[in-house]
Amino acid sequence: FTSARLSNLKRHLKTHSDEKRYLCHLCPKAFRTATLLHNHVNTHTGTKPYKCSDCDTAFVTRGELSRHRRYKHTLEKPFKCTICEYSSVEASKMRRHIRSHTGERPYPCDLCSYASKDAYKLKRHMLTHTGEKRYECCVCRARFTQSGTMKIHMLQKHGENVPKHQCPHCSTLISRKSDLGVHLRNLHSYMEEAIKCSACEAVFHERYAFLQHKKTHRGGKGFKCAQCSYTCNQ
DNA sequence: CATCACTAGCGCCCCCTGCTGGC
DNA sequence: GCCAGCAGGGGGCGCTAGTGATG
Repeated sequence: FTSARLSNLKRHLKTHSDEKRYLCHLCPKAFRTATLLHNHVNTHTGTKPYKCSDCDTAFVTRGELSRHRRYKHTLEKPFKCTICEYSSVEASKMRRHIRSHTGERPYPCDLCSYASKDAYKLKRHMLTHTGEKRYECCVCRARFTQSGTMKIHMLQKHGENVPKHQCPHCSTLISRKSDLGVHLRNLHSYMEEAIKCSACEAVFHERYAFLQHKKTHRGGKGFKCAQCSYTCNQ
């Protein structure tokens, strides 16, 4: 370390010792400087001196306010990705983003072969080993591993007038968008290898068309119940 | 020397998205 | 098809530590 000022060098030297003479009176923590202690005590008391002028949020430190303003108001993103258009407010976000390009996974799970690109994802992954379900539905008390999964549950099970997804190729209505994706892949995607009808010469490159065609061979009779007159087509 | 302004860095949790496989 | 589990990419904040500059 070098500094143009002797005073700053002296201050820097203190970082090599463990001396922390500023003690918090509300918890066991100790700090090197009065300012750090002051900020820390404010986290206990909820004192937030730095108010945002554009919304009603407030922060303990000026730095937090400054970051907040970048996220919410100035939209200034100083860190630019050299590979794509992504930019971020924080350097740590850029490092995380870069891993999506490099594929680097610095956070290995010590219980399985999984490795994560970011620390929190590893933490989330570890819940799959502990079996912990920390999210509870406030209506039916069902528990979930992730908050997002619970949100979907709340919407689908307890929501009102939940919109369904209409398949663009048939009349099927599907609750979840991702299930529509599965439906499209399974039933409406083009198959290189055609399916041949076992009852006639027809061939199909789409499973849905094939299944519809198969019904025509049932002569409208469909499936008959052996016990009564009930019939159906599926 | 204390203090301000600022940056850096860790962490936490959330969001949305989309796939998987059991039912 | 419904459903919960679960991973990827990302936004926003909580908090602490260190440094340049100033009074």
